[in-house]
Amino acid sequence: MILRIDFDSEVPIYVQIKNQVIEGIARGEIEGDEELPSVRVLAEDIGVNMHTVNKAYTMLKEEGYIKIDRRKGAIVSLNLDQSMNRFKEDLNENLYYYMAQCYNRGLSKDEIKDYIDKVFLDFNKE
Amino acid sequence: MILRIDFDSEVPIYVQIKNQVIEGIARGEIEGDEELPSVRVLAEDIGVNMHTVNKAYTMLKEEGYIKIDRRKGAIVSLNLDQSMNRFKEDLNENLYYYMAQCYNRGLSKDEIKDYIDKVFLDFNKE
Amino acid sequence: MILRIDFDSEVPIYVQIKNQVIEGIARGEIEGDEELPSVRVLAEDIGVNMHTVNKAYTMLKEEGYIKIDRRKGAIVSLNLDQSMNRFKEDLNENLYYYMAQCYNRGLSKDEIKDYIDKVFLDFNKE
Amino acid sequence: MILRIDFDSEVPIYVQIKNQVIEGIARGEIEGDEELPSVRVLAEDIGVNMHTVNKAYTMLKEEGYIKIDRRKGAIVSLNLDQSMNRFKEDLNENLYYYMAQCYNRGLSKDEIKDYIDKVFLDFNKE
DNA sequence: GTGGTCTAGACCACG
DNA sequence: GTGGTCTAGACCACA
Repeated sequence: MILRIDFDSEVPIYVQIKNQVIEGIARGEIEGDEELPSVRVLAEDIGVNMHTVNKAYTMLKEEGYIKIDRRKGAIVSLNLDQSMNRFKEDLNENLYYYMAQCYNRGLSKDEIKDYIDKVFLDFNKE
Repeated sequence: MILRIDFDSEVPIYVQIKNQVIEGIARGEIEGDEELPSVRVLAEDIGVNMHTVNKAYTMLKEEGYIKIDRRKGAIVSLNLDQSMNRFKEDLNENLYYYMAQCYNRGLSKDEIKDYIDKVFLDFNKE
Repeated sequence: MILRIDFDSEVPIYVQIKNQVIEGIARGEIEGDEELPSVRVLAEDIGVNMHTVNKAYTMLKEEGYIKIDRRKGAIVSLNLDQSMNRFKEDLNENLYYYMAQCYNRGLSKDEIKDYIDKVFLDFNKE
Repeated sequence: MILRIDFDSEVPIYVQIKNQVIEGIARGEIEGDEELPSVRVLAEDIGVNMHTVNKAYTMLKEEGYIKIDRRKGAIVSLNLDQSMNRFKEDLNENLYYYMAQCYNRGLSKDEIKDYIDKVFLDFNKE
């Protein structure tokens, strides 16, 4: 799996890393029990500091996507129930805001639903 | 229309103001050609710094939601075509990320679509 | 309130800071809605790096002891219900271990209970 | 006696081993003069490195729980007086911190004492 | 080898 | 003024 970091983005680098790992898991590019590269290796690969990668991994751990194993490093291991409530609150708030913008701009429900269908094909393909 | 600011939130106050105005427009609580309260009045109302409200208004103008008139203050005036491309990029990126999370957490397309239907009822009611 | 840091301790400095703030709150030395010193000021005071204090504050926030306000910095604000389960698990595990040691060393239940009574006097005194 | 190692825990493995042996002694599952499994065998059993078990045994020896005999291996042999002062300091410090948390969270002295009673039943049963 | 901690110093966003 | 992010480089504990 290849991470593409936009250094000019307003989105913090560690958030970009975290989000792309989550997207990679959804697409099946990263599987359960798979080991992520070590913080140092990944940092080297994408040309950022070790601490930046470390922060991304720490957040992935807190959100229940990975476990940190002293022997093997970071391992994908989904334990998402614990953070389900926080996620739903965040999702509702953000979806509401984006839907409001869509409505104001004349994008219809159906266009959005079509997009969602398209995205889910990306996730179900294997 | 009432703005509810969460001072404990990680979302910057000016973003909260901006977003709630956009949501208010979608719900029909704020209509076209309606004047928004002056920067000074709104700042006083919600207990924040004048500059903070000013920043929110400036962004609303940049996104094409309002016009700033030296005599009348801020007037709702939708001119959203100019920012359509930027919006779509942002929407696609964020929806993709949220859908990835939904997929990982076992939320189905249909649940999301139901939520979208529910939200749009909020917007079409007038 | 004065923090005493033991730089030779195996306990990380940020943990020492976090724990002493929690103890200060229990003793009533730090009250609700009270502002903690800024990360830079406290770091200067106790002679550590800003980031170390920042990490302590971030953990206090995550455990529900303080809120971070963009305007005022860190404010004591108890919201401990959310982390109650995690706390109880941790407490049970650790108490069990310490009680096992007490039993092995011949310390009686009553001695421990007396110590607990003594400690709680420290907390109820105001 | 069965050791349960949590490889996902933040508690180092050798500490988990050490603590569980101490708890096993308190519960009477391991008795005085009993031989512990050899470093090699135990390491094999729980699937960890030999050095890790060795470190746990060394600490148990330092705390006065076992003796290392070149012929027989590790033998339970309590000699806890030497480490009593260190233990009491550690106990006081940690109990104080945990009691502070209990007080902040509204857990009463009596609830804690009840828990202690319950735990001691585990130890006195033989 | 791994991650965890700490330092020193920089820049930026927010209010 | 505040905290948030990032870098560079160091040392340590763990396995």
